[in-house]
Parts: sequence; C-alpha cells; structure tokens
Amino acid sequence: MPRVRTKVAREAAPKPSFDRGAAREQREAMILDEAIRFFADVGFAGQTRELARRLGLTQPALYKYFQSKEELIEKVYQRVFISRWKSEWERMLTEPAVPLKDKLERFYLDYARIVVEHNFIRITMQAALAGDRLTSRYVTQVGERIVPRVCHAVREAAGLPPIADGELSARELQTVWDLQGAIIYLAVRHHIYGFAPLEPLETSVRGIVATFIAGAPQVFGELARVDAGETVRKARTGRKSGSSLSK
Amino acid sequence: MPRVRTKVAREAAPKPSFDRGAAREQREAMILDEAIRFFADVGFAGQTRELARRLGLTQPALYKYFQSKEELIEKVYQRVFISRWKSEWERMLTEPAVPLKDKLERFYLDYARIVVEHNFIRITMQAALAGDRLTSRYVTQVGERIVPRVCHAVREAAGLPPIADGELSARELQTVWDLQGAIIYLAVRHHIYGFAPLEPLETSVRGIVATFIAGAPQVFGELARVDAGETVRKARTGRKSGSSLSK
DNA sequence: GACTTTGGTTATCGTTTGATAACTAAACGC
DNA sequence: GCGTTTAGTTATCAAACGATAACCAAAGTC
Repeated sequence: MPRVRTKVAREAAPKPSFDRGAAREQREAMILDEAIRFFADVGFAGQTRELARRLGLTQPALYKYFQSKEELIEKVYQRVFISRWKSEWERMLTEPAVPLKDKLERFYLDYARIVVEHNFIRITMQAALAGDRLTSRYVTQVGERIVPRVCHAVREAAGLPPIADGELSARELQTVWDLQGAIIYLAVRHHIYGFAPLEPLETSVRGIVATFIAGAPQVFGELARVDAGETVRKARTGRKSGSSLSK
Repeated sequence: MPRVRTKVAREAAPKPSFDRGAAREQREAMILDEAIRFFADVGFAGQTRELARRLGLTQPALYKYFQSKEELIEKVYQRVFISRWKSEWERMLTEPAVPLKDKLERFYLDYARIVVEHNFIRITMQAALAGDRLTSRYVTQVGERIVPRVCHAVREAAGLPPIADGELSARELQTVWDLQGAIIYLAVRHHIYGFAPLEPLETSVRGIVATFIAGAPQVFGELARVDAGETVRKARTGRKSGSSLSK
C-alpha cells in the first residue's frame, strides 16, 4: 500500500524547509500575475494551455500549483481585489479641516490610479459578468465605506447638519454614486471599449471632481430646502437655483 | 451529378414563395431574441446546445438558420445595436429654443431607457471585452453625434460663441463624456454588478442632469475665461467661481 | 550516498462542444 | 398526386480542453 504510506509521510512532514516554501510562493505569485494579464486579455474562457505557453511551461505543470482552473481563477480574483483596496482611503475622506475640493481630489486621484487600470477593470468586469461574488464585495465596500463618507463631506461643505450613515437619502447617495460612475467610466471607455483617453487621467479626475463640486452641493442644498422648508442656506451664495442656465 | 443539379436548382429558384420567407425570418428573429437573452445571461461561451434547449429545439436545428456560432453572434450584435439607435436623438439635441435643462432631460431620459437595460448593457460589455467592432461603432456614434451636440448646447447656454465640432476642446468633450459615464454606470451597477437601484431610473437621470447643469456650464465658463481672458461672462450670474463651497 | 520531495515533462483520458451527415415528414408549387 | 423544399430529427464526427498518470531529474534531507 504505497498510497497510504505517501499520505502519512506528507501529513507528518516535519520540516517545511523554509526557502523551499518561500520560493514556491514566489513562483505561484508569478504565475498568478501572468494569469491576471492573460484572463484580463482573453476572458476566463481562455485555455490553460495558452496560459502555460505564455509562462514557458507545459499545461500540466500548472496543476502543480492549482488543483483546478476554477481554483486558479478564484486566486486571481483574490489577488486582484485584495491588493487594490487601500485602507487609508477611509481616513482620507474623514480627515477634518480639509476643504471639500482638496479632500475629493486627493482621494479620487489616488482611487483612480488604482481603479482605472487595464487589468483591474477588465478582470472586474468579466468576474461581475460571470456572477462572481468578490466583485460585488468590492463594490459593496465602496458603497459602505466611500460613498457615505463623501456624502457627509459634501453635506458639511454645504452647511448641512451631520447625520448618521443610515439617514442619508437615496438621492444624496445616488449623486455620489454618479461621481463614482464617471470615474469608472474613464476606465471602461479606455480599457474595455478601447478608446484613447482625450487627456491625462489626472486632468479628467480633477474635471470630474470640479463638476461635482460645482453641482452637487447645490443639489444637496436643494434637497435640504425641500425637506426642511428653506431653513438651511448659510452656505449658499444667494444665487437663484434656476438661473438662465438651467431654464 | 446530383450535386450540381441541386445547386443550379437553388440558384435559379424562381419563386421565393412569399409567406415561407417571411415566416422564416420571423422564426429567425425569435431565435435571435432568445439568443440575446441567453448570451446576455451566460456570456458568448454559452453552448449552442443549451440555447437550443431553451428554444425547445435540438442543437443541429440552429444550423438551419446560421452557418456557425460566430455568424449567430454576429447577428446578435447587429440586432442589439442597430435596434437601439434612435436617429431623432440628434434632432432632439439641436432643436433651437429649448432650454438646456429640458433638452438634456428629454434626451437622456429617452437614451437611458434604451441603454440602461439588462440585455443591452450585458451584451455590449461582453462584446467589447471580446474585442468586437460593433460595440466601438456604437460608442463612436455617441462620440460623434451626441457628445459634440451636448457640448454645443452647453456652450450656448453658458453664453459662449458657437464653434465647429472640431474646435471643441478635449476638456469640454470629456466633461460631457463624464455625464455619459454616470448614465452608463447606472446600468453597470444594476445589471452587471447586480445591485438594486436606489431610486427609479428617471429620478437618477434627472439628478445626473441637474448636477451636470449646475456644474458643467461653470466649468465651461472657466475654461473660456482661461482661454480668452475674462471676455465672456454675459450668461454668468456674477457668483465668484470658487465660493465657500469649493474652498 | 541512499531516500524523499519537488517541479517539471510526455502521453493520454474523458467530456464538452461546434459542426455535419443522413434521414423524415410536412408544406408547397404545379 | 408528384417531385421539391424545408424545418426539423437522430446519430456521429473531430477538435478542443480540463485533468490525470506515469515518469524523470535535480535539489534537499539525514
């Protein structure tokens, strides 16, 4: 029964042999990186043989690192998403005494640099289309940790009273989601539709933030006035809402 | 040589037999509609057998209508894209004497109803990821026929002089693309990421347009002032650009 | 230096999957 | 009515593709 013997030996393996393990993980990471590029390119229907070829390996060699294609894809997801969430983002958006414009620009410039990237957006989109959960997890995080904080920041700048996350109106939240959308669409247009950007990423992000800042607080303010009957105006400059521009 | 005889007979086929052809086209359309739903669901890697099953047919029957899976997908593209471009959009955006807000709301409400739709956005995205040309054609059309017209409309409302399409700055065009992006992202969030909308589509579209109108003309105006040295101000209400809100 | 583990190979297996062949029954034209 | 088309069937092919088996050489362990 050599089978059993092997199994026992493996389970009892006493010395994991430091370097070996590290080297293996490094190798696995290299494969994952190539897999990310590969699947971002051709989609998850891409063949393991082709991936192996790109790595300069034979196809069965992949199975020394991953039990199945499915597991490989799962690890690709994890590597893509986990490595692209920065915990400081939440801090950046709550830092007190930073003017709204600076706060949003700093955050969205950083965020966009991570998110408007070929492999990230393509993997994300393919994963989402395939119904994978991790993608929604990422978007859920944005919805829980980013969007409300931006809302609060805008409310503060618009002179509205602070409220809890749960009390933010759908309208306020959606307005911030629209800002998100404009950022993400930069990535979609470039990396999925394949159109060259019209200008540097930084310029676009600043522009999106500028339009938002010029528009959103006013929208928030109008919401508040509708809700509360004109009580909150201190941050508004007395301009009539519907000037010649909007009518 | 029965082969040749058949061929000749087919080529010379004198009476296309009205109803037959019509019925066939109808049947083909039915299949295409199901194929759209199917591929939107599972992606273009979906099996022809499964599609046939959904249609209540056997798989080889599909090949009476399409020479290959590729051709079927090609026709799916055409059906999806061609049927969803309205030529009146271009007219709606150039109609004179309609206030900017009304013009944009009317157009984007209609546009969103077409574009923020399960099958459309999913097929579009999958096709784009697969590198298909028709998708880019659709986006190109938006870029050529919609975006510049919106730019002109905004310029007009902001009191800026009319210019040719080619003279629109990257900054102006991108600002309008960002508006597009916010609309499309409504579809992505709902139909690809799978999150329930926070509010009715119409409300979101009106909100996006409102934010844009409150923000964009100001941005356009500032652009113009930078370019031309404060000469164009007639449509502005005298509010300082960077009020307490943005600083 | 014998023994084991590891990372790789070549050969191959079993499904899956697009596509075709061969046939059939109903509909159609005359 | 009789031959022809046509829309469908069943059976089947050939290639693609994920996965496994069996083997091998180099490195590591004792």
